[in-house]
Amino acid sequence: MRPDTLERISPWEWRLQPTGSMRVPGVIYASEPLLRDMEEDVLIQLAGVASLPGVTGTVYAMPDAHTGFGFPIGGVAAMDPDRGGVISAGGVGYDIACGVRVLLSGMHIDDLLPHQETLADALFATIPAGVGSTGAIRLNDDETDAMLARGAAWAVGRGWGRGDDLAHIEDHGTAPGAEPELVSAEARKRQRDEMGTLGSGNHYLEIQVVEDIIDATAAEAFGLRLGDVLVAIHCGSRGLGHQVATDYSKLMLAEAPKHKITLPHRDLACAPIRSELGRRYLGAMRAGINCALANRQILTHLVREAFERVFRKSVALPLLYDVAHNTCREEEHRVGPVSRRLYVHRKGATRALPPGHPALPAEFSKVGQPVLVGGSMGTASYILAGVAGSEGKSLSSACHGAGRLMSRGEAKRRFQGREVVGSLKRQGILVRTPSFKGVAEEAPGAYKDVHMVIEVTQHAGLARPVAKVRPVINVKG
DNA sequence: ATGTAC
Repeated sequence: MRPDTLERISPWEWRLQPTGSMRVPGVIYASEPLLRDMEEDVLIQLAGVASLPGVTGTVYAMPDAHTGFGFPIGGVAAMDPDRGGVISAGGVGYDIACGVRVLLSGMHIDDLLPHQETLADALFATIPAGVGSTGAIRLNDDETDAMLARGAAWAVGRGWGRGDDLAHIEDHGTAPGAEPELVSAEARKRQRDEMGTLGSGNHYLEIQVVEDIIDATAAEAFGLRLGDVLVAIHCGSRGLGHQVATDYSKLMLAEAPKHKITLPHRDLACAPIRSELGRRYLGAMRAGINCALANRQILTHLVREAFERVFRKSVALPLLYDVAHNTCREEEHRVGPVSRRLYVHRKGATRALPPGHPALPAEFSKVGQPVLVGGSMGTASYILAGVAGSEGKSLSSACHGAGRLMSRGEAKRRFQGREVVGSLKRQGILVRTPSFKGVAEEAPGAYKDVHMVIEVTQHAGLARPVAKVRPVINVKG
């Protein structure tokens, strides 16, 4: 988009004044080059979000923003339930509670490299990946209810993981307020044999090495040392989350006239938070969050099993942290002079709590929340930390990845999956995938420069970089 | 993102 359509607040911040049906202003965090590469549709989608009933304060686009379904991916917006505020299924995203978790191996890269091929094969054999991938677990209806009610805590109770994992997951691994009975039979059916699977698209399982420590104090609190091997898991709520989004987006579209909501776009279908449909979606969405948390927990267990087989010893692989970047949470935020309970939509945006926040585990209290940012396959990923002052800037949110630079279709025209895999291998990155088409769509060249995204995130005061990591193995869905 | 369209 052209920078001259926006008000430049700083080299990192651009303001969209309310016009037309917009109720509040928008802010895009970007450098001028990132802004020029951002599609014009991000602005249109952000203006649409700013037009929704009950929207409060300012709506935000993170530096990795690109167009999505309804909301931009990289969009943050808070809705006030006491002022007609709405919840939008498209605003949460079709992959409910899609997110990233990082495990610490305690291993040095030099001890892993002799086993790189073996570990890549073991992970690919252990972790079901790809469209429609199914796992070894079968859930009957009662088990599905338990999973949807308790999330990662259910998985740990079933033996997939350890109790200490839960302390490093948002809400201790269980989204409160889940109502499994509001998840349709169709959604349940789609999930029956998809627990513990990676899925496709931008989902991946990566073995990474810490190649730069930027903030030594925070790195120590996070347990990160130069040369350390990490495991990153990026996935979500699979078929169940998708079906919940489909079911409720349809209902929200049909009911919008009843609630006298004028939708800027049908993809922004929404319902008042204080309506029957709004409450029902919240209950189903929270069940979807639990599905994603349980899924990442089972995958964690499978990763531990693969490590054990390859290294012939138990590798603890403790969980650093687990963040969802497609979600809506009830949170307390200051709006002007008062504090209000708001429903914060973060779609392709990561919560980034500042130091001292009561929701943080004690060991992160001094340095802030780990913010896990997944780059593209061939480039770096980052671990950041939340910073003081981010609440007034982005409702304590930060970027979630590098952000797409081009559509999947364009990426398929521009890149060949096999060539991408070959080129990555020459760079020391082993890719294992069921789909070369998927690799082409996810080619590093299809993404923005993650370093530029992190630079903006830092200078805009959304989060600060702690460590930079690069991949050595990527299991691509 | 997704049993890659009802």
